[in-house]
Formats: sequence, C-alpha cells, structure tokens
Amino acid sequence: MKILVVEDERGLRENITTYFSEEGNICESCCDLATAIAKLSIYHYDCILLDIGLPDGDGFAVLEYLKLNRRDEVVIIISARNSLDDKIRGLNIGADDYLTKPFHLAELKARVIAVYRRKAANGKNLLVFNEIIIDLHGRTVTVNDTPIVLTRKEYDMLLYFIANKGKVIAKNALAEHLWGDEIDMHNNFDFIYTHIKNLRKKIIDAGGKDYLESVYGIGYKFKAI
Amino acid sequence: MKILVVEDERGLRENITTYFSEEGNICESCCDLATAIAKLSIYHYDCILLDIGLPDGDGFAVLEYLKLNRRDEVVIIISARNSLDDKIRGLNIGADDYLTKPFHLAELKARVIAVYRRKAANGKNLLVFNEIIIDLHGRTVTVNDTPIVLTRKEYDMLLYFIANKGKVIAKNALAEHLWGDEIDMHNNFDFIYTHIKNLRKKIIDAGGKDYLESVYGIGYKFKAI
DNA sequence: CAACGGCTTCAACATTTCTTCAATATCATA
DNA sequence: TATGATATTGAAGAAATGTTGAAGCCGTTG
Repeated sequence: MKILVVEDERGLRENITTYFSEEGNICESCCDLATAIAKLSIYHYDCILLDIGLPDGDGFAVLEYLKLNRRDEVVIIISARNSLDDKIRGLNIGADDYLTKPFHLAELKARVIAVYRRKAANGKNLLVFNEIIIDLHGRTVTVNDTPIVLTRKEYDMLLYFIANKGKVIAKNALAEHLWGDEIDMHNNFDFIYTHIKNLRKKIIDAGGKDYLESVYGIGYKFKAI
Repeated sequence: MKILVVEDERGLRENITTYFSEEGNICESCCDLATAIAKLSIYHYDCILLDIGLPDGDGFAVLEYLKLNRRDEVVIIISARNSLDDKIRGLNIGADDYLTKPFHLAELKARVIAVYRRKAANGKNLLVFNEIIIDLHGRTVTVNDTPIVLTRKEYDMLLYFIANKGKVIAKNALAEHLWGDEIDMHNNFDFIYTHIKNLRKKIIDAGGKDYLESVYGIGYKFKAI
C-alpha cells in the first residue's frame, strides 16, 4: 500500500512513516499543504494520513483538492483538534475517518485497513476478485482455494492491480507505486519484468487465469473479467 | 497483559500498579479523566481499572468513550460509591465488573482474570488453542499436557499471538505491545528475534507444532490451524 | 557478595527476496 | 517482411532479513 503522511510535527511524522514502512508499505511524507498538493498532483496514493493544523493552511484544502479532482484516495484525518465541528466538516468533505491526537500507531493501522477494505471490498477483511481471495489481515492469497505465497513486491503489486482492475497501469506508475521516490526514474525498470513474471506464474500455477495483460509500450492491465 | 489504572488517590494507585507489575503485567496509570482518555486514544490495553470519582469528572466518561469507539477493553470499575445505581449504570454502559472500595488486591486480581477469560474464551479459567493450554490464573502453559515455563515476555507474546491468531503482526507492533511506550522506535528490535526463538523452541520441545510463522520483511503470524 | 534468571546485544551464519543481466521472443510500423 | 523497440524468461549475484548460540548486563535473591 502506498501512503502519504501530511504532518508538520517532525517526530510524529517520522514515527508514522517508519511504522508503516516497516509494515511493508511504501510511505512518503511532507510537512506542509503546498508540498502535499504538489505531490498529489503528480502521484497516486492508496491512503493519505492528513493533519489539519499545517503551517501554511489547514488540511481541509487537501480534501477539497481531492474532491474537486474526483480522486479516490482514502483519507484519514489525524488532528489535535478534538472538536466535533472539525470532525463533521472533515467527514463531510470526504475524509474516511477521523482520529484525534495522540493515538496509538496500531490503532491508526487498524483504521487504515478498516477503511481500505470498506472502500475496496465487502465488509470482511477479504478482498475477493474472481478466484483470487486476499486476506488483508493474514496477508495471504488463495487462488481457487490454493494458497500461494507472495513476496512483498508481488503482494503489493497484486493489491495495486486489483484496486485498479481494468485500468492500464503504466510501467513507471507501477514502479512509482512500488518503490516510492527512492527510485531513479532514469532506470529502465527491468526488474519489474521479473516481478510480473513471478506473480503471473504463481497465479497461473495455482490454476488462476492469466489476468496480467501486457500493454505494449505502456505497461500492464489487470483484466477485469 | 497490558493494564491501565485510572485512580486519583495516589497510594491506592501505586499499590495496584506495583502489584500488577510484579505479577508480570505491563501496567500504566494516570490520575484524571483527561489523561485517561488521551492515553486510550493512543494505546490499546487489555484491561482498564477505573475509578469513578475523579478530579475532573466521573469515570463513566471513559466508558462512554470506549463504547463510542467500539473498543473492546475489559473495564473493571473500582469505586468508593456503593450505590446500586452507579453499579447498574456502569455495567450498562459497558463495564465488565464493579468492585467497591476498599478491597483486597487479590480479589481485584481474581476479577481481572475472571473477566478477561470470560471475554476472551470459553468461560473457563483456561485459554485453549489446539494443544496449547494457558491457565490465566496460574500463569502456566502446557503443550500436550507437558508444562512449559515461560518468561514474562514470552508469556505476553504468546497471549498476544493467540489473541491475534491468523493475523500478521508486524515486528514493531509486537514491540509496541510488549514494551509499551518505553521503547525507542528507532531500535532495530533485534531482541525480538531472541524472544521468538525461545518461545518457539519451548513450544516445539514440548511437542507442539511450530505455530510461529515468520513473514519475511514484516513480522510474524500465529498460524490459526 | 556470589549465584541466578531474565533481558538484551552481538556476530556468524542461513534463508529469502530483489535486482541485474543476457539470451530469446514478440510487437508495431515503415 | 525487416528493423528497432519492447517483453519474457531463467539463472545468478547482491542485498535484505531472519535464526541461532554465546556472552554481557542488571536487578533480585539467598
């Protein structure tokens, strides 16, 4: 999962970032409104953890930006203000959850997962796509009831593909999603071929269809059959 | 077990805290409503020992907070007020038990254990998972009827794993749960490896299966077979 | 104060995953 | 169809992470 943390308080920001990174997510962060919007205009995230009190304006602007551009990122507000008004306002503009500081990182994680699955799936902690079933908690995947073991990159990739099923995903968008800013964009992304190959093989070996359609010159599409 | 003691009378608070700490629990405390709610919004506890008469309001607010946020902590009210109304009210809002001051620590302990097991398991004093049987009262564990001796960390870890069986638990989430806020999150958590190793060995040596599955790059999962 | 148990640190080693690379195949288009 | 660009694949080295035993630390106990 790719997460953006918008939080000006350095310690908290780093804690959150470290935590979610170690959970196996790609985590980026920034500390003001302008950078947040700049990043959002370039990149796509699965989830945004948004502080309301920022040095150059309040976080509601981010929500408005997302709404205006019909984006589907999950937004969880993390705010020091515990006012009901803020909460209502935030949820009204499109936030998915509201958490008052201070909070337990484990709780934040639980909410991220909860909100993500509420948005992506059907209320359980399962993400189901035809014969592919992903247990978000157990981090396991089965194809036709055959369990398959995925590495981090493969798992993240599969999640990303299913979240964007039917859409063409450019190779560099995929790279960006899986590696964050760490990646040298002048790279030729050769390694993606390998990860695609491995994921494909694992799904097919377990009796699944070949969902990964390559789009010549662009990237890949997860066939939404 | 991780316990929060909310009690404004200093002597009693320290007695309880010391007592439960020495019993091998992680025990935190605070002396007013505001701090209690603040702590609860950050951390998760297994059990809350809650005084009703607090300097900045009455403890029922804590219960309301927990109910509102659909939390599952066990709450035992410890109050000087011996009115039936308070008791009924408390239990109605979601408290699990009610104890009138003064009381013996041993009795408090008994109630904590009773309530914890009532909630967690099957009405007995035992938490049973396949061939692993945990006696919450005696703080003993048997595997295939072979008693194994666990240290505090190992015991807490086992409890946490069983409570979250089937879910992947990140290394840092585990650290957070076992060491509370004392831990430096920049630590590499090397010691966890050792505790895992020891717990694993003790279970296997006693003839148990290897339930502790490591999830590369993330953490561990207690296999829910 | 010596012995002990439990917790943590460390370093060597084992395992898993990621990336690179080169050979081969496929595709778009001139 | 010939050509250059892009994709697929397997193998292998590099990097990251996990496992293990031993040793040190530290508070407790006798």
